[in-house]
Amino acid sequence: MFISTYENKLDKKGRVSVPASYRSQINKDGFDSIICYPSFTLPTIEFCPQSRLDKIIEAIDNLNPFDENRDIFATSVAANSHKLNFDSEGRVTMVHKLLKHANINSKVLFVGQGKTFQMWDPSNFKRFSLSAQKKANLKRAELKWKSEN
Amino acid sequence: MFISTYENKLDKKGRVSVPASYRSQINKDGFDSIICYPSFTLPTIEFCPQSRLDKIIEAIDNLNPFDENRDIFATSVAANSHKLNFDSEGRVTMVHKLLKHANINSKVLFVGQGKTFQMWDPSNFKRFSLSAQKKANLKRAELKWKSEN
DNA sequence: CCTTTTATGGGATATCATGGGATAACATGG
DNA sequence: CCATGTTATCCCATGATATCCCATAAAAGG
Repeated sequence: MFISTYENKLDKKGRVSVPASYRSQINKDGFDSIICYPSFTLPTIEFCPQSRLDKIIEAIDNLNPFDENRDIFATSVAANSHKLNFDSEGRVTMVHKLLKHANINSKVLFVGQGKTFQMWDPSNFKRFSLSAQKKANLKRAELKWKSEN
Repeated sequence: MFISTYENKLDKKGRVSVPASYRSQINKDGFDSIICYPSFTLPTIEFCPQSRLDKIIEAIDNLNPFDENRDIFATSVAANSHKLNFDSEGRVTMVHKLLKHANINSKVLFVGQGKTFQMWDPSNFKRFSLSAQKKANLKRAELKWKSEN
């Protein structure tokens, strides 16, 4: 389970420590690397285990072949995904293109999303989370209802 | 079952003893840690067992991966939740951000809520519970009035 | 009372995040 | 096939932080 948020620094080699609690979760799932790709809709980098990427690709594959979103998703996910290996200190080296997508310079904010996590520019996230919180408050009841059924 | 209230102290390392009766309840449920997050509506910190968060995350995970609500819920729930481990004396180290949300300085008030519990600033709680009591009285009067008609 | 559990304080130790040098892998052009 | 520059790995050092462990005080229970 990836929860909470952690702010870490990018060094000049483009490396950043993945929070220890995230790392131990990844190891527990039996992986020594992590998949990342740009979010479709937000200025953030998505991180997930290999197993989840497999599922996402399958979900896209199951879309109607004539759905115009299919190609967009397929390209966005498969072509833009990267596998990052951990060094012996638990860091990964970030891909420059992805950092640019998320507008990240020197500080990075890891944001837990349950089964996945994201990497944000800290000030960008602050803005997003404010509006997310408001929307979530409005729609929370809806989720509850669904989860009970 | 978490019942009654207990007032304990935060030490200068940010640690606080979880009341023994709460701890034994948590252990009985088979957990060696506890999840906490800011209340959506009140200046208090909510505590619940891991299993409760797991269910919510599962519900979110079952949403369509391309649904924008998914990001919103995931952020509002997962990013704001923290897992706290007990030390060998039954204390947890509090997250500064949460203390700020609840306006807690040195004294903390544990408030049992049945299946969950809360952590309040003692004087804040007094104020909020008084006004809650007034509202309850008003509604009770109203209820009575209705039932008599 | 006396014993046991609980709450609190603080020093010692381990873990984590970060920086940077040294080495190895790689691609490219001659 | 070699030379060279680039990039990615590996390794060690260090400061900050969190965790472990022991000591003591306060409270609860028999």
